[in-house]
Amino acid sequence: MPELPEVETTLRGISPALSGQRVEQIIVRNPALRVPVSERITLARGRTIRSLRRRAKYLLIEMGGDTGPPGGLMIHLGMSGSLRLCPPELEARKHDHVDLILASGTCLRFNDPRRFGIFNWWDDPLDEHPLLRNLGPEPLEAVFSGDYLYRASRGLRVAVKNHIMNSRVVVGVGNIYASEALHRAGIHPTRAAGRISADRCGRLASAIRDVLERAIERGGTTLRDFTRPDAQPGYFAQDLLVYDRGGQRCYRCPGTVRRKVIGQRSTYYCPQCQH
DNA sequence: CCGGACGCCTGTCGGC
DNA sequence: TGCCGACAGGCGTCCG
Repeated sequence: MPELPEVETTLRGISPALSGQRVEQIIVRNPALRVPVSERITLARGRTIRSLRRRAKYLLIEMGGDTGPPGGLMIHLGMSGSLRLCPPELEARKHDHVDLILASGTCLRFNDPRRFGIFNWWDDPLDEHPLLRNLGPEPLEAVFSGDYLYRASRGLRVAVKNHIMNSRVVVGVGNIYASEALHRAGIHPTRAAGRISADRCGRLASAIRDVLERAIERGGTTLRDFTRPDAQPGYFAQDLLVYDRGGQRCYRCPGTVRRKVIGQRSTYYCPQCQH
């Protein structure tokens, strides 16, 4: 499910309820996630949440106080994960794998049908964490520019769609927003990354930034089961120009949107206005 | 190093 | 109605 805008929406949704709160209890109903839930997450118990932030598609909840080692909780929503805030006594539904119960009486509940997600403890230093240390720049920060994208793609024959979905190049761009950004930039998804001009790299970097920012404003994209922590959907599905629109008319030209599998993932584009 | 394929897991949908 | 394959918003690993 979730790409950068959905994770950012989740972060903003849970932060007010979690920030500064003491962790009362952690309930693990099923530890069999992609990375098994470690016993070490109990290190969070009794401690205070110092900060919440996002790196790529990871949510990082840092613990404070002097009562334990530096570190915190790492949450990744995988393909089908979501977080919601609820009363702890609310009966757990299918695939509600972990509860984080706070002193305030609020419960953060992690649901993930496919179990590709992560809910674990991380130790400082965070930038040495195996899942984080090789990540590229954040697309909404200034280091990510057309200039950067140009330099990061010279000599590569990989399809540009796969290139911008590569987290070593830039983080947070998943299957939906890759198609959307390429459409907005007028670039064909199978074009070799190394054969895109500096000018068009600039347009692509802008398109990636714009589509992600716009999606965050809309609370993300709900296609199937993504919900915000307050159980509301995200409304960016209304703004999608090509994703899941195979066979339908292009909004920008008289062409027809096509679906094509690239890198084992469905890709949508207009052959008439993307080159 | 690069590029591509595979597997992890459950649920849903369309065709027969 | 049941069965079966295709497909789904991610990503680490393995292979040539």
